Amino acid sequence: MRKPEASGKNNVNNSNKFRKGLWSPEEDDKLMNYMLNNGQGCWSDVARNAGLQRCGKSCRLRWINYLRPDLKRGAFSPQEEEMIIHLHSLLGNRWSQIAARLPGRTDNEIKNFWNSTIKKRLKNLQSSNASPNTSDSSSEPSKDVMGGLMSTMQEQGIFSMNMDPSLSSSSSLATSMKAMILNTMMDPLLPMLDYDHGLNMYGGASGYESITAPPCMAQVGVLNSGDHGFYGEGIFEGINVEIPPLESVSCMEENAKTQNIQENNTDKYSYSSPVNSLYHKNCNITSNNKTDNIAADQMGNLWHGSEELKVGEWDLEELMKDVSAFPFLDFQ
DNA sequence: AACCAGGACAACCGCGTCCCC
DNA sequence: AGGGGACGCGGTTGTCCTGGT
Repeated sequence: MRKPEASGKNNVNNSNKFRKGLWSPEEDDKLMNYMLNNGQGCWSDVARNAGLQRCGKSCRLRWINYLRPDLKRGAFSPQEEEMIIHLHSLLGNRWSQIAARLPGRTDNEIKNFWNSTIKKRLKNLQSSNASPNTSDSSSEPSKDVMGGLMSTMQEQGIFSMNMDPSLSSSSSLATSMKAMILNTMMDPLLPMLDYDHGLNMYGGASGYESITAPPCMAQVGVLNSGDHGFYGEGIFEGINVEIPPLESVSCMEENAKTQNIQENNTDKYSYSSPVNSLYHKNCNITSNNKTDNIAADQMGNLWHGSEELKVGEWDLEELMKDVSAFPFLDFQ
């Protein structure tokens, strides 16, 4: 823990009377006592009523990131690391969404962890895999490059993949999902993947935000908070996979409790079974158009053999609970 | 022992969204 | 409808710590 006094910037900004910089133990006590006694209200009122010379924003940040009683302090466990990597592969830099699924952890904490530890790890990976061929700035990575990266990631324990051997080379879905995972994990380290430049906001009423992957890859989109319906949407070979909002997680948990999801989770090398355990009844797959029949059929087989490609919502929470069931990931 | 570089983490900043008037 | 304040989020910066030289 840093000593606030030593920062040299523990001063009051005269221009707006608000104190900035590190928090002193006394300030922490004031805020903690106030919050415990009065609960959360308007943050500017909290700052004023607690007798703090801080702006409300600063108080909010201090409470959320440091003082909250339910915070889990200390290093991330390997399980948490794996979860973060996995969630990031699904959600991208939506730290608050990731934090919401990691009890006791804050978005700031996860963001810092990602930017320091995990990015560094991936960077090392990249350099260890660097070859003249990989420097090509083409938007489509070669299969060799991807295969090499995947292998190295597996070797180094970033994650491992369990795939049905019969699908490992031929399934376009498998390729898309591998690409999606790689794409999000390597961002922004692999210019060839051009993940950042693919970001694109649709704005407007829908608030739809899309992360556009290179042509060969999947697309993942996430709705902004406050929107209704589904949380996000991934397009696997022309098939939309919609992710429900976190708010519906509890509801989905209830659904999961009433179902025997274990029955679908018996064979790691089975392509359909683990997926079923993840998405089971709540999956929501929407075919982009009628011409997607081949891919749709593929997905139909994956998702409980659904004939109509709209079979509920993506059970992200179940996915979090049992990441090992993910067809390509084995966080063990 | 002193210095330096890199890592870790706390905090700030700017912007978008929401909500109330 | 739209203006303004509050809030929340993601990116960035600042500061201290630690290990290497």
